[in-house]
Amino acid sequence: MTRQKAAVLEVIRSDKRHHTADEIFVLANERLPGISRATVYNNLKALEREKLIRRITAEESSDRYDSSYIPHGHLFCTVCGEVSDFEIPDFNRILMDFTDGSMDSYELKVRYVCPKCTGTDD
Amino acid sequence: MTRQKAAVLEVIRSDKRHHTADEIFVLANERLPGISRATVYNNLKALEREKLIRRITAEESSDRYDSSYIPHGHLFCTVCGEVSDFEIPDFNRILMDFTDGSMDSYELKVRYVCPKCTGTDD
DNA sequence: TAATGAATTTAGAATGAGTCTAAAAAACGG
DNA sequence: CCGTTTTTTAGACTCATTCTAAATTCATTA
Repeated sequence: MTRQKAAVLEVIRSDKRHHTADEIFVLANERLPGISRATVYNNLKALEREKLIRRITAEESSDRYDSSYIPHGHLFCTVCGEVSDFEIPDFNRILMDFTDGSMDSYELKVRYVCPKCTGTDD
Repeated sequence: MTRQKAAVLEVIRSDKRHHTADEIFVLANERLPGISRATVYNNLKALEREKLIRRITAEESSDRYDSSYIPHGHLFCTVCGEVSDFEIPDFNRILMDFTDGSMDSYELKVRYVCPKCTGTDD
């Protein structure tokens, strides 16, 4: 693991938010000044291949990266844009049943309004 | 509804496949020779705003369009690339519960191997 | 039907995320 | 160390999509 790759991974792991490649580039530069944009992209691809991170394709924005490779749902607040994780019990099994066991992975994105933005936050 | 917009909508409705904007541009040109690429994009946006079609963001390819606005799951075959629809009973309600009723819409993409490609097709 | 104004279409330029290239630098194996 | 492989780098490039500004079409009312 090169210093550059480690920096990219640390950026993703040190923040529960789901950053875009460009945000990761900026943050990685704070840890490793001078790191190149291409290197960040290269390592994001490599880390995804190695199943250490997961790319999530957010509409109306560029791709984002999740520090967990294990599939789970993502909630996108349509007001503030925040992305958070959620889990549906048994969902994996349900999809496996639907696909006769041939599922590789899934991506579930839910557009909603987060508690902070609905005001039901207490 | 202009001729151009109608042509775009017809292209989407006349084929259960989920075409990309560019494919729709080519097919719309068969119906209305000379229609511009920008017009196709404009109308795809307009039709989506009007809830007549739904855009689905397929990773590793450009966006695709679905003739149904009602959210449902999409199966992406990792071998042949085919996209098909599927429905999980009560899924809408499950997500509504998870979001305290604030869900706007969802997108569920499942990567799998289709029956044709696994050979379990008969 | 002519005039007016609003909406749509059009070609091509512009944007921006992501990829590619080829050369330099770093890591590795003996 | 020495040669080989891998990684990094800057910047050029690609490609889907958006923007722009002029031309066309549409709708409404005089």
